[in-house]
Amino acid sequence: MARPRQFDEEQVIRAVRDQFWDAGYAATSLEDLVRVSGLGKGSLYGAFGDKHRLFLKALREYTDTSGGYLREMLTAAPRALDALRAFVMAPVNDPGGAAARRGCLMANSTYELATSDPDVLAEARRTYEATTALVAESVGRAQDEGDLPRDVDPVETARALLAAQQGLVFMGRTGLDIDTLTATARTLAAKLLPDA
Amino acid sequence: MARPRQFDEEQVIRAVRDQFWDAGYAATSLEDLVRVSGLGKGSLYGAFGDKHRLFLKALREYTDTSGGYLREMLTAAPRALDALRAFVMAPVNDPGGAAARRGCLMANSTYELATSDPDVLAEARRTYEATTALVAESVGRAQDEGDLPRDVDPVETARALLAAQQGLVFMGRTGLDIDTLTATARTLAAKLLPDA
DNA sequence: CCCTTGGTGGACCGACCGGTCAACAATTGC
DNA sequence: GCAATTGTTGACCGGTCGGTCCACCAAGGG
Repeated sequence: MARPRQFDEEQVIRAVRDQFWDAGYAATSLEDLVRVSGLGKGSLYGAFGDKHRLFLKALREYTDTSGGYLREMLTAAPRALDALRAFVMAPVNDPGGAAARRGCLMANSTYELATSDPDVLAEARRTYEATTALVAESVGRAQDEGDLPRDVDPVETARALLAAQQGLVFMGRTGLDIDTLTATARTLAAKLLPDA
Repeated sequence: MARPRQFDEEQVIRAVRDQFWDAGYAATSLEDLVRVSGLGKGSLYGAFGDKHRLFLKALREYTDTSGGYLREMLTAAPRALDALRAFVMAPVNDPGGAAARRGCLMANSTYELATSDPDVLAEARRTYEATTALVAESVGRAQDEGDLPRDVDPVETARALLAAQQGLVFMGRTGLDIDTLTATARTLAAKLLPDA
């Protein structure tokens, strides 16, 4: 039929996602995208549409991947309480703290664009609600397993845990050293997930 | 001697700060700044330097003002525990939720620029540490007043409270409705500031 | 009164932005 | 091997960006 594509779509999206992750949306130029993708401008446009659409695709790839990891982590753990602890500790999981400084692409994008870009806002809400639902399910499971008191609302607890996690992400972005950040994460996990 | 200035410096800084607050740094053009300040480009440059320096001035104005409010709030309250609750609830203080959607200029700036702008990163760290110290002082006072247990570290608790507050700011920026946000704030305050 | 000094404002600049397009390359069907 | 179709590439476009510059203006000092 016609000339076949000379690139792997997923590979390009991941490269583009990393670029947006490191530099943000506005600070990433088309030239940057051409460089990290290895494609020409025309190919980029032909395959993914304009910069905004390409960004949304990269963002969606990020949320899908992260959501997948989260679901896996929450369901794989033998005890739900351990998984919830790991959820709060996730921002400090990287020993060197590089991940903490990079932050979360969804959070970065929300702060940069949510007020002006309805698509990004919608994606933020979608991700936020999906995460809340996943975490709430694990809170319920931890209650069933006798690790969390019965008298707390799973969804409300999930929202508190998510807020705590995002607060840690923020503190990581201010460059707070990883040890202090880890200590704070432990404090939050201990207070929000009491042993009883 | 010479022609006197025809504008009030603080008033201009506040107008500029609001513009950066609403639109972010990159998304604010010099034309926007000229519009909101009422000055010409030349006057703006003569009085404040380039865009970056003007931004830092506006950011500093914001952190100074916010820091002043915080100090006042923390020291004015008869009981420190009440002040700490108010600190956590601050992001949901606005009934309509408009303030929650706008977020915190320092947090917005950190997310947009901390990785690429050392000056903004330094300001973020400075503000973060000052806030931690202020809150920790109140935690200590609450302990003295018998409202918080003696066995927790004030600084560690302050960091946890700050993370919780910034997590709420983030959730506000995703457009979460103000009632849900308020409920989450209450949950966090209750867990992190137990009555005993 | 006019000279000096600093403030003002907008025309103007080069650079870079996102996006387009036309010439060319690679593949399949016939 | 030729036509049809799609992918690829980089030169090119108009627009906007941050920043500069200069002609003009309002005061005070002599």
